[in-house]
Amino acid sequence: MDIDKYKSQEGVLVAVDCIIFGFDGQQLQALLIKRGFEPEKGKWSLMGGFVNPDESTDDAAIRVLNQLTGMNNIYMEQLYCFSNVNRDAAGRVISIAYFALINIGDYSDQLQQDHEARWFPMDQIPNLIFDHQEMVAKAKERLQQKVANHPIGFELLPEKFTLPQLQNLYEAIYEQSLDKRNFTRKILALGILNKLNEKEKESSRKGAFYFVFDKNKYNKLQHEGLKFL
Amino acid sequence: MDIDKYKSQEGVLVAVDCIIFGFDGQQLQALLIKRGFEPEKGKWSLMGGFVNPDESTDDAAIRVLNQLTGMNNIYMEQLYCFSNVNRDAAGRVISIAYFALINIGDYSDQLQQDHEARWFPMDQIPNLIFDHQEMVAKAKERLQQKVANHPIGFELLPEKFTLPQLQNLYEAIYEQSLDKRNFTRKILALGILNKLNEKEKESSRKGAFYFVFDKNKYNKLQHEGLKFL
DNA sequence: ATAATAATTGTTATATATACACTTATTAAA
DNA sequence: TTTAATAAGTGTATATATAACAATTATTAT
Repeated sequence: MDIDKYKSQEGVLVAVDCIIFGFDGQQLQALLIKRGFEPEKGKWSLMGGFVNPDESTDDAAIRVLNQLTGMNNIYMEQLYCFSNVNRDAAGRVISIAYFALINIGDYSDQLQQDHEARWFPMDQIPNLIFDHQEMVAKAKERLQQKVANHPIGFELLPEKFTLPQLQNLYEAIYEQSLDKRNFTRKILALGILNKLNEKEKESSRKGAFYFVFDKNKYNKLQHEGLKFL
Repeated sequence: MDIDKYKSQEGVLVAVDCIIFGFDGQQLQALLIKRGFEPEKGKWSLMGGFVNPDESTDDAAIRVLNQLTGMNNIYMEQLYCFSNVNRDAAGRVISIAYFALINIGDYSDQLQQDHEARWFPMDQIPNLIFDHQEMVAKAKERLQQKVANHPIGFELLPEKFTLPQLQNLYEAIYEQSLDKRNFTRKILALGILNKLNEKEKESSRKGAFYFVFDKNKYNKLQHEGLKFL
């Protein structure tokens, strides 16, 4: 058979799609674009693109994310390969979905306009093309799982954040309210936050102290058993 | 742009590879084959194959698994997409890896000979082609995670199994020994096993009672919080 | 000075996880 | 038939983690 086995193959295209999560302080959001080409032109869609022959799917996802956000060094993780034969109306395309976490405050309005992009709260996602709805659903599940054991929630917040903000984030991700006292105790007991001598004063009279995530402290711990919630 | 966007794409082949796990009563094992074609002909490898234009990657993985084992209705789960540009020496191929759990006792020696296949204990995996070593490592990790919350370990055992056998399985997967009393109590407390009035007498004088997994009982529970270990 | 608002803090009860060793059933050998 | 050997089966006490619950404090606007 030799490498004829390779030559006789063809006909499947490979794409990537990105679920981009943000957090506005209250709700978990996803960044969607109006698709700019046929088929399904003008419909809401995840940002995506084909994988070039000279790049890995990771590279492709980073490129695609950068096209939409202008950002680099974003937290991103491969989610799943979607490959139903008829998932893309225009041809045989499999898509490797990725999800990314960005600080919504860093995202520029200009880019948003250039790409006809918009943030949607997770409970108000519009109809999406192809199987993108399924991708979003799976991304949310994965985020819920992952955030329970890994310190990735901070990627969705500004560098300085308050404990109430952090709690709001977890409540948004898990879609349930949490007890303030238990939450605070548990998070601080992890020993991975540094308290700043500075308060956020916008959302209350008393003000809430800022904290920052200390990656060094985290790395020194045994990563296996870290339970965030 | 239209669907020229599609037509201009090409050059990436799509394959699947299967990590097939078995359990011999003592050790977790993986089924490997001697690769029958170039490149890397004659080296140890995972079972794999190209994805046809008319099938999903799931379908391709099921087909590939069936080729090697003759079995159907096997537990299988998509693992990860491996896509480094130079991962396959003969061309630009991305591979969607799957892992499967089979009852080693159901696997026929005949098929094993036909395909030059062999079971290897997980701590004695030989050098594998391409990035298959990485795939095996990732599959093991995923199995460890998954088995902690989902009743998939039973896929690796005969329909009837004893508690010591089940404990051996978990010890093999986690690579650590467990306390007999705590293990038994915890597993039985889940309420998903039925005790048979029959003993396995090969491995001890006293004999150990057989149990079977009761899928109905499991389905009636709240699946979220089920902690096996 | 007072009212209003959200941040901050502690205790108790319950559930879960861990550590630990003797008794029992059975068969092969004496 | 007794005895020895082997692995199965079983209970309790302690430590840790989780869950439930409300009063006090800091600050600013009135």
